[in-house]
Amino acid sequence: MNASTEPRDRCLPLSNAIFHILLALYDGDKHGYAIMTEAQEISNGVVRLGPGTLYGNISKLLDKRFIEESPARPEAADDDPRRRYYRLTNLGKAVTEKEAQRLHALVQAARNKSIPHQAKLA
Amino acid sequence: MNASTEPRDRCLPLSNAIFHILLALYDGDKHGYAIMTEAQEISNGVVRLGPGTLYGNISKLLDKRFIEESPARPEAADDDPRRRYYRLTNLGKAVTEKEAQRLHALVQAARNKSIPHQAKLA
DNA sequence: TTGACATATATCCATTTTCGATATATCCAT
DNA sequence: ATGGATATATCGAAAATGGATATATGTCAA
Repeated sequence: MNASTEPRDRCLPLSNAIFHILLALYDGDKHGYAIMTEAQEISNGVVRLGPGTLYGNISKLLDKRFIEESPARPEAADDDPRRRYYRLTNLGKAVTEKEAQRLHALVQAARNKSIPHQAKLA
Repeated sequence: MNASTEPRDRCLPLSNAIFHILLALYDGDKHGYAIMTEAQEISNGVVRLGPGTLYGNISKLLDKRFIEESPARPEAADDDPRRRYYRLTNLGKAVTEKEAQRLHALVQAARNKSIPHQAKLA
């Protein structure tokens, strides 16, 4: 009885871009442009989602029911009618957690090989 | 003066497949097939490098001087003449460390959003 | 010793993913 | 009002992925 004999879970691993999108939505509804800027900030500028990657993946995530469009809007004063807000579905939340666990295990594996995981000073 | 105005470091982020290859080589020379099986084991079967991905990426990593073929062989009794062994260059080691740091920061960001990073029991 | 299966490398190709270019339009501050 | 940041969207070239296929050797058991 071996986990790898089961029909493979084709969801994982997630692409870098998709994990950043789901991660951005994990703590609250956001619109596309806000997702893009958060991915860039969290990664210190290393990950940049171009419009093709961003909106292409949003479409795909809607198809897979990992996210859905949210009708909720900020107060009128803060709103911008161009925006389209998205939120995680329960499925999307579960997949995000699975992927976070995979990455955590990967970082642990790196640590076990004595790969420095903290940036060097200066 | 902003880091994001510099010509972007096109090395990072690494693809999943490439990070697994470099990670496998971090603690010792290995041949292609051993890299493949280690990636599968470390990821609990989630990451599977098909031959196209494996040998295609090995070629690419050789071109970029992230890895090089190693002349060292195991004792004759344990050897298999079909094998080709690879090792990290100093450049490859540095890139692997950079990527490990990026992933560590990403896992930290997930933790800050209270995404559970340990698998649930049973 | 023969057959089966795992090991090992390699290439090809269809599919998927990525990303820059382009387009369009609105918001906001000067 | 005009300029730059915000915001969404599509297209297409280029890159990455993974399955199919090929070839051959190692290993073990019948």
